[in-house]
Amino acid sequence: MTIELLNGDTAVQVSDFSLEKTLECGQCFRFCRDGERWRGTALGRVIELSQRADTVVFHGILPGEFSAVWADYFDLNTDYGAVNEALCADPTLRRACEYGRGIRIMRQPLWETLCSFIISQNNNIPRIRGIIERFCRAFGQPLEGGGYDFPRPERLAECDACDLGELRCGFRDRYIIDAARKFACGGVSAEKLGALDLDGARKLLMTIKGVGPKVADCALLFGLHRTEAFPADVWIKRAMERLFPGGLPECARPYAGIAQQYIFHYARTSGLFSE
DNA sequence: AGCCAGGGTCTGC
DNA sequence: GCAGACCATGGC
Repeated sequence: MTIELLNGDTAVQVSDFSLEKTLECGQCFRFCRDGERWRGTALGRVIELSQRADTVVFHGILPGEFSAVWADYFDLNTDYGAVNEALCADPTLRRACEYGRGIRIMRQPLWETLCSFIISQNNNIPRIRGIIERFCRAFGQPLEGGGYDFPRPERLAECDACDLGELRCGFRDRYIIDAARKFACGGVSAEKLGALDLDGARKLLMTIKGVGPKVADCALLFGLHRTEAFPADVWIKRAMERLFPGGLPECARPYAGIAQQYIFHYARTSGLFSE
């Protein structure tokens, strides 16, 4: 990865990275395309990015900030070439892997990830994005550049489920409040979860109302980068039946979560179930 | 109108 | 442990 300062922007040359696939594969909900650029809110900041071939430009971001913050956020310090090579040992996995090449598992904050995937339950991606947008606008800090930060759990811990009415998030309102209270008091935290094995961390997350196995696994994979976690939603279940009736191939075990994301993207967008 | 969406809870066996 | 009703909302 080579990093270059280009009149106030940072231009990065990196292989195995697709901005579009990474931002559109269903792991994050706060980035939108705006012409050539992607604009989104992350880590308390509004950022704009664009990509041409292997060059990704972080607009208005200096190399120091890129290296300190955004390289890690987009998981650009991980060697996906090596991961992909391991996954390609299985022929079916190879297809999904080649199709999804460029997807990276972003390192998003745990609270934002958990909360987003609580909202995701029995819901579709466009509506999830809408609810999260209203959620941030209603309870988040305004930011330079016109966006709103993701609300802090402490802010929501003082609220009641009925305060979330304008979000139109349905039955999920009380789940968000319960999660906020458990995070605000430290009952659940990245530190506690980090000290536990996968099953223990899963169980602790599932003490939150509205958090079952799938949402817990999303929090572990996308919010704590536990790549052994394998979130199984309706798409993954369908895809597994069709593609891997005998279960996930052994070669995928250490990177089950990364394989999961390739399979999810493949199942949803390749026409596997629509043609 | 009915079905589906990155599910989970609660009840009853 | 497991099936089935139920849960809000909105797009198709």
